[in-house]
Amino acid sequence: MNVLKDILSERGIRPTFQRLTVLAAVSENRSHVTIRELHAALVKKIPTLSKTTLYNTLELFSAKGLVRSLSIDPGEARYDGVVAPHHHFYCSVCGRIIDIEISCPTGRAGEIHGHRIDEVHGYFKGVCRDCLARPGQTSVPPGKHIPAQRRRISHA
Amino acid sequence: MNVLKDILSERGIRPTFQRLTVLAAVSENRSHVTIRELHAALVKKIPTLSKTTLYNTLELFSAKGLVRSLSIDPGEARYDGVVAPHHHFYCSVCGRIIDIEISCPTGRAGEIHGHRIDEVHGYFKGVCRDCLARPGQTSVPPGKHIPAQRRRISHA
DNA sequence: TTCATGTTTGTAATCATTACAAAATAGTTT
DNA sequence: AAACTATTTTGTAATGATTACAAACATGAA
Repeated sequence: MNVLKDILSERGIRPTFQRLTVLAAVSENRSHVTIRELHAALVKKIPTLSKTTLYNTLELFSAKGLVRSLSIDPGEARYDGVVAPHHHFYCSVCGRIIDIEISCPTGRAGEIHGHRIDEVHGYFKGVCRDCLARPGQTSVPPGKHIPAQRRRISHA
Repeated sequence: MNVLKDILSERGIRPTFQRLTVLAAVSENRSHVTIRELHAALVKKIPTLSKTTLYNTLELFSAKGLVRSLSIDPGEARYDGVVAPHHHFYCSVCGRIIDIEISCPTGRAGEIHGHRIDEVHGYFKGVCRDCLARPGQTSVPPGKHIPAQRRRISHA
């Protein structure tokens, strides 16, 4: 894709193979990936890919406005290739993150009470429609978030 | 304060000295404290206080709706004793967190697109009024957040 | 080619958070 | 009060995301 290459060049980012691969993965994928997931997926294409490169690349992309870094999942950052303003819903049962299209007039002003606004983050947490409908999950207590990293088996 | 004791008892939380102290610190303090800060402040009153107790206590309080856990500062959770709905502004220069009073009609509905909403988090990031006015800080680039934990000297 | 600069990689630290079990505390019953 | 039980607190040891750092690598200019 020369389109991706142009996107990087326009922002003064040298379009290396790694960066193009990361940009392709983040923007084609609609799933708010973590570094961990991204690394697991991309080592297939770039066997030597290091996590440090992913951290560096995504921080660079974030600074240049190509991706958005989400801190909705406590303990692990997630990256969104869609930079157009929208909010997110985090399901505390299945851990899924769902895009919420909302017109939030506040952030668009660019400033509030004299403070310059660079980023607007709107996070909703709760139980998603599917998990509510699933039998046996009817009484999930609020505030019980189970991030992916804590959902594993203990190695005691 | 018997008021604090009643608050805990009403929610079925046994009002121990540790819990009362934590609740007092979080609710009287308007500063969105971290576990680290809280521990540093409270060991003066309870020399044996452990961080595990703070984690347990604040998770319990959060589950019972006595405090709100904020993930606006990447890398470190912050706790807000004010549970009434409001948003937050994070200054990427000084690291300060400022309350933003905003009427956000979306979250109050309790559900959106069939998803049950338990928590609403509105975070703005940028440069606060004071840091904008401070001379020598006029050209802070967007997206350069410096969390407290990374602001220390390296021990290499 | 040589040089300088930017990029990638691997390894080692840092540090918030969690897991876990022992010690301490409080409430209850005898 | 002692004995017992359930809850709470504490200290220590994992876990795991993120950062620091320097060596290896690639790239483009002179």
